[in-house]
Formats: sequence, structure tokens, C-alpha cells
Amino acid sequence: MTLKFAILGLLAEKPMSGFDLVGEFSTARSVIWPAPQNEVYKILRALLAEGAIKVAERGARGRVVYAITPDGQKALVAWLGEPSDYTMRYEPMLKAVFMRQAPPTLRRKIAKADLDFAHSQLAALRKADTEHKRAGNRDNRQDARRLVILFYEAIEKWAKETVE
Amino acid sequence: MTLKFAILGLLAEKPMSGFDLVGEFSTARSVIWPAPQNEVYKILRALLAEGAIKVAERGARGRVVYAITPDGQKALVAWLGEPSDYTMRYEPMLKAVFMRQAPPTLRRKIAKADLDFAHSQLAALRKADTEHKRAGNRDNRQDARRLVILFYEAIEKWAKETVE
DNA sequence: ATATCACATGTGACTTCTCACATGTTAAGG
DNA sequence: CCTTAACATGTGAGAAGTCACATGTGATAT
Repeated sequence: MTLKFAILGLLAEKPMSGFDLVGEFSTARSVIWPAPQNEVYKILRALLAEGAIKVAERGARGRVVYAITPDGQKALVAWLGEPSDYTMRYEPMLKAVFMRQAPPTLRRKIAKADLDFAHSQLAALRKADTEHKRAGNRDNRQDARRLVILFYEAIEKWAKETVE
Repeated sequence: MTLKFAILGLLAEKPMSGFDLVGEFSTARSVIWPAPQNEVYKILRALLAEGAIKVAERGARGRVVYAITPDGQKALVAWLGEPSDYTMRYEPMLKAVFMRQAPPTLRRKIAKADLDFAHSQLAALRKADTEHKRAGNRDNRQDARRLVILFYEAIEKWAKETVE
């Protein structure tokens, strides 16, 4: 059900088509909550059926742009207000739990990979940050970007300690 | 498939029954990778079928204790060596992305809840840390605990900034 | 013109996950 | 003894997520 609200949240920011949404989930943002192309269209149909979104525009090549409805807005805020599920699924963290089962060389290799990934993400996030500031348009994602930056800095710190 | 290795990893630390494993996944550790009771038994049957684990002991009330086999050890290390999937599923982080869709009061409420949760987790983790140090037995989980502590400290920092 | 590629959505089979319920066994207390 | 609670595993239905493939359309470059 969480993915449903991820899609609804994106549509609350601006109207988009299924194709656009697939793009959102397959790039930088996919890191926070992944979604196969398939699911996106399925959920759009469901959201449409329950009246949370509506067809805003029909374009070329069968393109359908959806926009959030007032009902959808309400549903999104209601979800935000509900107590969160604090369980996490993050493979690198699970691997850390069992790392000691592997020889030191492998442990260092794993930490190195995590470090590289954290660096690439941090670079992208910081670039997005400065670009948003330069553009000066209001930025709905600043809270999240801050959180994700802190998150990868934590990974970075851990990985550095572990590589040594 | 990740859950399979979570179970295999736990059995690599010490032999356990399905019931024991269910307990592992429903307390502190569940926070890293959740598993319904149901799945645990199903995966145990699968692991047994592929020879990654074996029956180590049969106890009262139908209790079956499983232990990892050399093949299982190999499979675990092979999994550790594979490139990680860096996609994350963590609802609080997703909510942060769409937070600005909610009024400031609600935003503060969400951040407060995250802060409280981070605090409770940090307290538990630090307690486990000092206990392990006092006991002095070798600690397979120290890397992971360090990572999780850094993670919750990041959450804590973000939540504090956001509550203000 | 027409070939090619990016755009755009869809279907079906399969695995994993979740929820709810069902069943039998031993330990422990009154 | 006998009830109760914790121990221990299991089944089945349905939702959500994954993988691979299929289909059609419009832009653009040769």
C-alpha cells in the first residue's frame, strides 16, 4: 500500500503520466522506494477507480496525464498522519549483520562498494541541492533531501571505518 | 531471496529452530528485515531441500533445530560477495519526501514520532553495546550495530532539525 | 519515404509477502 | 488432576511485487 501513496504523492506535486512516473521510480528516487513499471500502471488504475486521481489530459501515443483530486489530497494527508511502519528493507544493512561470516578481504570489498555508492549518491544530492537553491523556486523535497544526505553520510562514515 | 540469506546468516551464528528464528525477526532485528512467521518455516523447508541447512536436533513439542551446512556457508559467503541491491524501503523516508504536502503541525508531529522512535532504538542499541563489551565474548554483530547506531543518529539529527 | 528509436501502455505467469486462522504439545500452577 | 499459557509448526487465500515479453504510436534523421 505504501507504493500507492508514493505515486499519489508524486501526482500531488504535479500531474504526470504513467510513463513519467515510471521514470521517477527508475532514477535517483527509486533508491527510496522501488517500483516496477508494471505496478505503476496497476496502481494508477486503482487510484482512478477510487477517485483519488483523475485524467487531466490525453496526449499523443496514448499518453494519459493524471492529476490528484481533492479526495486524493485528503487520502495523502491522512496517510502522512498515520503512525509509520519503522521496519526497513535495505540489503547493505542486512549484509553488515552477517559480515563477520566472511573473510576480511571480502568485508573490505563490501564496505568499499557501499562507500562508492554513498559517494555517488551524495554527489548527486548535493548537485540537486545547489541547483534548487540557484533556481530559487520553492522546493518540496528539501526535507527529504536533507534526510537522505544525512543517511548517506552515515553510510559513508561507517564504510570508511570498516575499510580500515 | 534476501530473507533466505537473513535466515541462513542467523543459522550461521548458531543453530536455531523455526520458532527461535521467528523470535529473532519479531524483536529488535525485525527493524532491519521483517519476516512473517509463515515465511520463516517455508524458507527453512526450502533451505533444507537445497542442503544449505540440516536438522541438528529434535526437541519437545515438535521442535526442530537447524544448523548450517558447509554448502550453506558457501552460499552465504557467495551472497555477501555479490553486488548489493541499494534500493531501500523505509516508510519514514518516503513520508519525508511528501511532507510538504501536509500542514506544519502535522509535519512536526511526524518528525516528533521519528525522533521518539530513533531515541528508543538508540537506547536499546547502546545498552546491547555495553552489555556485549562487559560480557567480553566475541561479537559478530558489532559492525552492524555501529551502522545502525549511525543510521538512527542521522534520523535523530534530521528529526530535531525538522521539529524546530 | 521509411527505418529507427524513444514514447507509452499493457498482459500473464510467477514469486514473495501478508493476514488470519488452525492444530498439537509440554510446562507449570492451583 | 486439570486448566491455562507458552511453545512449536502448519495451511490457505489474497495482495503486492517481479520478470519477461508484447503492442502500438509519433518524431526524426537519412
